[in-house]
Amino acid sequence: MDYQFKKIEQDWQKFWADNQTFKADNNSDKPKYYVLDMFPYPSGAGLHVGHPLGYIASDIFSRYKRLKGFNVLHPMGYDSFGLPAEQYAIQTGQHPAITTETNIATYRRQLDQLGFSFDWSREVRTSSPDYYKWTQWIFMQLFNSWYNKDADKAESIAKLVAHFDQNGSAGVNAVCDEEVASFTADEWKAKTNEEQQAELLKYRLTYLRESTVNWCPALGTVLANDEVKDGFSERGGFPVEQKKMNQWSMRISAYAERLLQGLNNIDWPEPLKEMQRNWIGKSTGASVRFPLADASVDYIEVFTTRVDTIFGVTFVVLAPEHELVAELTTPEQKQGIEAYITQTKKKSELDRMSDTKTVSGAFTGSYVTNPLNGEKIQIWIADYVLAGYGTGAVMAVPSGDQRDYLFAKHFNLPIVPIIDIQNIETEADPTKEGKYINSDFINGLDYKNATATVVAKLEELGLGKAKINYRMRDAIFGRQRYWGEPVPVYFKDDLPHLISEAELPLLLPEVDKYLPTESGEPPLGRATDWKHPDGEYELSTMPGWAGSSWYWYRYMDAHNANEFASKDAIAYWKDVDLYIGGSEHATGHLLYSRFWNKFMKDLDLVVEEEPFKKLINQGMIQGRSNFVYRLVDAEGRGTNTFVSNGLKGDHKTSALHVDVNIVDNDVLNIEKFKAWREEYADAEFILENGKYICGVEVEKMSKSKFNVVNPDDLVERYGADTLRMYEMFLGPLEQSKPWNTNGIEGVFKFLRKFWKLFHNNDWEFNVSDTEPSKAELKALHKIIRKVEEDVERFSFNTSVSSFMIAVNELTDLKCNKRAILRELVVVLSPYAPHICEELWVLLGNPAGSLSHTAYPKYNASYMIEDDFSYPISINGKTKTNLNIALSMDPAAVEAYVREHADVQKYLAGAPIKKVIVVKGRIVNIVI
RNA sequence: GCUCAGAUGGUGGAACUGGUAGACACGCAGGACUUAAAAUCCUGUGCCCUCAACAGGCGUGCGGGUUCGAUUCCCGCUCUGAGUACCA
Repeated sequence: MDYQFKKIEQDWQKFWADNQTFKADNNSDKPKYYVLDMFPYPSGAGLHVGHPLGYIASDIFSRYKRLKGFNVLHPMGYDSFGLPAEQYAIQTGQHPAITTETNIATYRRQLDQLGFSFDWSREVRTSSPDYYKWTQWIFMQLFNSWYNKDADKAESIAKLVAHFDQNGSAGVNAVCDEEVASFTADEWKAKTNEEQQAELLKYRLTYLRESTVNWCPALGTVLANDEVKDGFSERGGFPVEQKKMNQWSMRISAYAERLLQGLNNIDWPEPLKEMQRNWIGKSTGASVRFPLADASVDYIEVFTTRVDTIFGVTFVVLAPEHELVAELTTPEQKQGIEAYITQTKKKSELDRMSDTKTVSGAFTGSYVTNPLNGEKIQIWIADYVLAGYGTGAVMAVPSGDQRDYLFAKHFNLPIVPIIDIQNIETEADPTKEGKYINSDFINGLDYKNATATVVAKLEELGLGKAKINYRMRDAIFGRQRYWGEPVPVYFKDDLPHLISEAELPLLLPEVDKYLPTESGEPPLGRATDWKHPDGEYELSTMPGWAGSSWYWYRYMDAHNANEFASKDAIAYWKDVDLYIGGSEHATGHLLYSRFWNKFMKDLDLVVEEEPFKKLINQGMIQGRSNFVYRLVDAEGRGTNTFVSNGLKGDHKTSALHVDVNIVDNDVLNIEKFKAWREEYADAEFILENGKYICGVEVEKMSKSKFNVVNPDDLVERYGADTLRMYEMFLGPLEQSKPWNTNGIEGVFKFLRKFWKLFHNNDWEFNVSDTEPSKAELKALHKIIRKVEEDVERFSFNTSVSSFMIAVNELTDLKCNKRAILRELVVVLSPYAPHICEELWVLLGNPAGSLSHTAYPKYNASYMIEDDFSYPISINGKTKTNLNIALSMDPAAVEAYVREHADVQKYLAGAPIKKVIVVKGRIVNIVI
């Protein structure tokens, strides 16, 4: 029979499903291996050809690991809460659960037809109550925990209460809100329950905070920093403004140092680790207090990384939002300050970020004193100081900091050099070399000693100390949206209380509309009869990252009704050995997941500190758009004539996107084009060489650009095995590249040629049991080793080439030997599982046994050659090749080459200075 | 601006620790089979010079360097892509 991919693929997909071939067992003598894909959000558009790239890679890896004797866990599920379904619900009134269900069905069909070896019995959906019950449960654990810096881990809030009962707040070293109270044990016990709860909320790992949030009026929701791009929402591109709001937050900052250190112990791409490091933004420095004379507080606290430059401070700058601004403004300066604040508020959204060149600011009229030399220093406000970082105040050292320098020049403030080799003619010089001058007791010291001396002095005075600052802020954990997990909290007397575990899951209630209420409350405010017996439910829902921050544990034990996953299951699977997904989740999902994992480790709920041992980023598949060029007449109107790309220079034209599916190798199919749109039915064409050549551009893959390629079409035309191999053949997995269907024929031809090895000219199955030849064994063992090496280093594209070479070689050898072909089927099966299963059965093996058979053993002895065709080069330029026995030692090779007639010819009598012989590699003659 | 990644034929890409640059595939050109087309098969294909060559020259973004030998290592630059955005 000819290679009938359609029938073969359908049959085997059915077989795998019916027999649960890829069901993973939680008990096994085999070593475990956990391969995870980032689960998709099931969007209405379905999969395009870029989505499966990572899934194909992980599937090849999983199938390979099974052949290598591992018990492989390779699950799949859906991150099914999210905005698009809700947006659709707002427009159509259809419940997001229904949209989601439909979309999941499409995704499932598309995934199934690619022949993935997922264990579907473990499927999870973040929007299913069975699942989000446990998301809510983890939220409750966070609420019931605080971060003990002495133990450097999260601990139960009950333990903190016990400490307060015994010792009051003394001796508590916690990551908490800034304005926690100090109290004795007696004072604590004297507090009302409400007062105690209010105080404890300042310690909990999930807590309420009055915070400035990115509010997007058009979406009616709050966005995380990474969902805002240049003042507009990443999704939809709507304007975003700052708004004060009481929000649930996660104290991720407690884990900043551990999140940073943990990066050293995981095998992730360096650029991605770098992104997380930047995001965490650790900086080592000191906090310094600048005493104030007549104010309600004694000092202004600043953070600096260059405390050694403190004698160069000539002014102090506060962020316009700093809480002391109003108080420090003298009556004479009031007008100026207020005008400046109004001005910065107005431009805050876009301009404040893009406009970093213009210097602006205003003088408050007040002064602080330098803590070390008592000098009187002006206090200014300026928007180059950010309220959200450090203390919202900086000590300005114009000689060492370029921003301070520009500010000082602009407002005519003094600039004092503090290091002898500093050059501050035209700009600040932040050097750390040289000796200090104008710096009192550190004059003459070097950077290291100066810093230590200054910190010691400040500590002695009680006016400063060494400090480490992190840029990473606590994560806001609430959305004013419908389609997300309800927060398991109700409010009584304005205080949040957890619902009881028995009440989980707190189900998402039905609402009449998916919009905010008239009074501006979130959509959940519309739910009737949705009330806790003791108070009002929280109306926010959890953000998109909640459900995805722990899902890999649910796969370990997906149907457990009593726990998020059993202790046994977690003890067996431990962590994810290989995680494949896009780098766009670098600072979102991948950071939050590590945070939750560390928290769960602290509570002994899980066993590993880091969830994802090895991570691979698959590159983005971009779109490759095709264009036609419409002739434009003298009046600038478009005509119905189209010019081929090579000739468009001679005409006035306008470029139009054309559907890439009616273009083949950049040649427009004119008949299909005429049928594409009614208006083109009688279009005319100016051709080159009888063809219409389209223009090409790489853009994002999107419907509006007509460059979306649907995997369904390709599976229909070539089959899943071809598509799987072609996606790998396209190039290195980690590289981004435009999709181009040109070339898929080559892979298809390869599979037909592979099929042909097993068949005679009448397409009858025909293999022979004769002993394989040396050449055949060599071809086989070459590919056995090559695939091993390639898969282990995730170089799937090179394997595909090697398969082609192997099949080409065996075809040339007219090899149909069972001993060879049987092994070849096993080696190819991770890449092209359907065709291999079919041939495996034709070879007489039991159906379905291929997936768990053993990968063939590489035998190096088949690779040994007697001689080698040495490239002979002269001064590094290859001139010819000579066949020389590999048994010959370098000296003998040299002698042989020196005497050889061909070499003499190239030398043309020139004297040989030196001959380099690398055995089995090369001979280089230097003249 | 800063950080990171990358640049190889007409195209996607290969060359793993410095050792034959362009594997494999697409495309293109020519041929076989066919009434014809599709499919299939064969041959050629980095560029330049040349009637042609198993004759020569040039070739891995650009300019230098190290080396017997550099796509690979070092220094400087250009361009492209991604992330980040006054972080004190």
